[in-house]
Amino acid sequence: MAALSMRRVAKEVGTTPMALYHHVRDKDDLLMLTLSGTAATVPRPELPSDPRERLLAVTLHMHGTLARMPWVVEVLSLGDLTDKGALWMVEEIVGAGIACGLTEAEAVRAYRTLWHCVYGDLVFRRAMERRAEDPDRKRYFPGMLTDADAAELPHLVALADQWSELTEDYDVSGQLSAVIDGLLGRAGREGGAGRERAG
Amino acid sequence: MAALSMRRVAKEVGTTPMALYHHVRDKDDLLMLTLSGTAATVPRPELPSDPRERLLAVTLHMHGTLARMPWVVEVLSLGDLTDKGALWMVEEIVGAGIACGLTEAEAVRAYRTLWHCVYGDLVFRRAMERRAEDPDRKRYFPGMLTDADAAELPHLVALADQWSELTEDYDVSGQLSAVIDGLLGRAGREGGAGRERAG
DNA sequence: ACCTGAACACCGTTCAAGT
DNA sequence: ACCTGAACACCGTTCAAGT
Repeated sequence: MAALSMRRVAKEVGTTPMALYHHVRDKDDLLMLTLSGTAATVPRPELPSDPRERLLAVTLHMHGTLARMPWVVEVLSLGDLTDKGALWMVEEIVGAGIACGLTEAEAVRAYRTLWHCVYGDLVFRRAMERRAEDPDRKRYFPGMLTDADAAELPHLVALADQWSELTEDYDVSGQLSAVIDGLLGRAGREGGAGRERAG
Repeated sequence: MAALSMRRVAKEVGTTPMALYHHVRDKDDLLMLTLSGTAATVPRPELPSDPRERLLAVTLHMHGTLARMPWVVEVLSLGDLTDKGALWMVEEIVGAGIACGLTEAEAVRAYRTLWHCVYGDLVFRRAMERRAEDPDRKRYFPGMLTDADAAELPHLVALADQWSELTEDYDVSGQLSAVIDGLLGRAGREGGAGRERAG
């Protein structure tokens, strides 16, 4: 949130903003410190033992947890993992990737890609909510499209009316499942599960 | 950028900050307007005709273009497409998805997922660059791990030394290619191309 | 309709000074 | 080592007043 300013935090804690600078470098540093311990408040779920299902379950758990604490998402955009209590999810994702036949390097890359999917959904879901709260807000897309654009942008014009419904119908679980299929590639299919995806 | 403040833009244009409020609702509105025309400055590339290759090519073009204009990425986080000149990329992605056998709804979802992958990479690549520019910045992960954590977080402890290299080695093209495989699912494999991914 | 100046209620950060 | 007050250089936005 924007509620996390140096001055506001200082007031909350009962000191001056300047006193904080003896404990943190700058605002970003303070923000990252505020994450300490937040993961501990969320109970660790039971996970399926099949590695592919486990991979999906942990990723969905991460998504669901962060969806309920949007300010954490903003702090995570600084690009560091500062809460040790959250690392078990990264461990599980990398571990499950390896158990599915990925190399270590591939598993780390897969973790990043899955994180990007989770993070992106959270950011734009939140943006949608914010815009929904303010109904007077100008909407640009797809309202800016007219029939004259049909030659250049046929699909977008055809889908213009349904666009917002389709966007709200975004299915995190299904999409992550598909992404995992892609990331596991041949490794996932020859591993025994032999899973195939429809749509 | 943070350079786009009401007051700074007003000074640049040669008026007062308040005059801007007769043309935009608020700062977000101004930011979205600044995007108008930016896409026109980028030449539209030639694209492969095979729909799956086309899907990857457009997505990579989008990524490459935005990587060179980071402030645009920040504005896009507001969640609207305000520059008509950029819509051809969305059109191409949705169109290629459909050409690969996805339904319209699936193609829109696939577009969102690919956008999340692109956006996430841009956000965290940028965060990494910022941290690299400031070498005194505290690093939390994976430096916070010790041998005592090996029981709980075996993979992370084992990978701690290589983590930053592995993170920098993130291969956008390869990962997007894998994600596309997953998103196309059976549709992509029975479509004739019959493509299989290794790792 | 369009612009203005002054004001309100904030920011992050620095710096010299205190204990 | 730790905290303070005052100050610097900013923010977005509102509002009554001007043309």
